[in-house]
Amino acid sequence: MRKPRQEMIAETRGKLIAAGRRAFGTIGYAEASMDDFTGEAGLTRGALYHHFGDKRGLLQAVIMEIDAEMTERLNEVSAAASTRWQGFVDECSAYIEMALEPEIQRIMFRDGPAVLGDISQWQNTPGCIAALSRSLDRLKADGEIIDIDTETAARLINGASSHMALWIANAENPEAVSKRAVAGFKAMLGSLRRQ
Amino acid sequence: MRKPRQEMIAETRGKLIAAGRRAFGTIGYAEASMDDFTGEAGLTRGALYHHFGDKRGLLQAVIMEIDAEMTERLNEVSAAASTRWQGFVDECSAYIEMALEPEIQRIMFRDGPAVLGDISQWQNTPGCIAALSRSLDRLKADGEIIDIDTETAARLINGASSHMALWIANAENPEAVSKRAVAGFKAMLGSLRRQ
DNA sequence: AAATAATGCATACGCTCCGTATGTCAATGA
DNA sequence: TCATTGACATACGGAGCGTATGCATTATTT
Repeated sequence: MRKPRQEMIAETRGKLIAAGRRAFGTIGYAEASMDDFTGEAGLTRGALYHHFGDKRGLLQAVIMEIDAEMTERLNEVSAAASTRWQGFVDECSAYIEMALEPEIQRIMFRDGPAVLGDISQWQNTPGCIAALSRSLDRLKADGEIIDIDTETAARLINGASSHMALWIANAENPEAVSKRAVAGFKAMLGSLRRQ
Repeated sequence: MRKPRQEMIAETRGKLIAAGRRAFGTIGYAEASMDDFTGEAGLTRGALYHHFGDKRGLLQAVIMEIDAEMTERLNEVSAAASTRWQGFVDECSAYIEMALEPEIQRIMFRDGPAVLGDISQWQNTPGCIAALSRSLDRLKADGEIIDIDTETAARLINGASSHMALWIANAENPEAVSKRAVAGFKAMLGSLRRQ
């Protein structure tokens, strides 16, 4: 056993993040009792305060983990497409689809911003927005899209898609609303394209 | 004194809504102690529970009040414009500007959705979205905009503008970011216009 | 290698806040 | 005028959070 110490620590951190993520993603941040979900992980609030300072610190760690996963997924999607433009459209669709997943919706689009403020700000541009920005930059360099500020466009898309996702997810008839939402969203994307 | 009773009741409700609105709009919903802000209004939590059921009920009442004010302001703006299209653009600009006001941003765009879920859903379409929808309907009837689902468009605009507002408000340099944001936003609006 | 320091985490305590149950007083209506 | 309802306050119990403290194990010093 050379260094089981660091492993144990990392394991504890991982357990806390996993437990918090599960609780935040299901019952929500405000309803999640620290005693409860640390207990489920076989730990106590002591460990949480030691590693993350407070409940918000844990939420931040959870968000960073999810953001990294989303970025990875977006990169995969855009890399798999045959053309740049198609890759971008696919990326945006994937973004909406991710925003439909209850855990992502709750943590990244509801509780996160409410508790920590604008998530896209307290970090130096989070991965999932940066990924959209990069795709737009490439399209712009290729002359495929109109002359627009790419970060602004990325944030417009971010805002629009997350709201579309909320609308769909909370609709009485998600299927029908989804058709309308995606159609409108693609129309908006199309307007970015040159010609 | 014909009916001082109803007046007293209405006054109490008004005081509670005003006190809650002030507290929610400044320190935020979660940090607002019911004992504190009811006390500041010369009342107790007893009155709050009696009139609104619980803290969330009061938030809902506050939101409905603010929504009504926003609707009124939007209607005024669009009515004051010389053309339909200009009225619509002005309306959207006004929407962003309102979203920059700390109280509106905090209550309508942060705490509200986090606590009550998608605000644009639990009511049968709130006034401020309905107002945008109506403007779009008129423009569509006039043949001024492309063939698009107006409610979807209104929600896209709603999402985009609220995110732009968040971006601006939390930026280190709001002035500069505001220029970029508004320019990009108007470009997006322009793409709705026929031709 | 022994002693000391530091770290990871648990336990304990007090405080604030919330929800409900209960009480009280004024206004209404017969 | 008396009973009743409704508006609001008070009282109580419980949950959750933050901090202070304790303990054990590992790291560091000599």
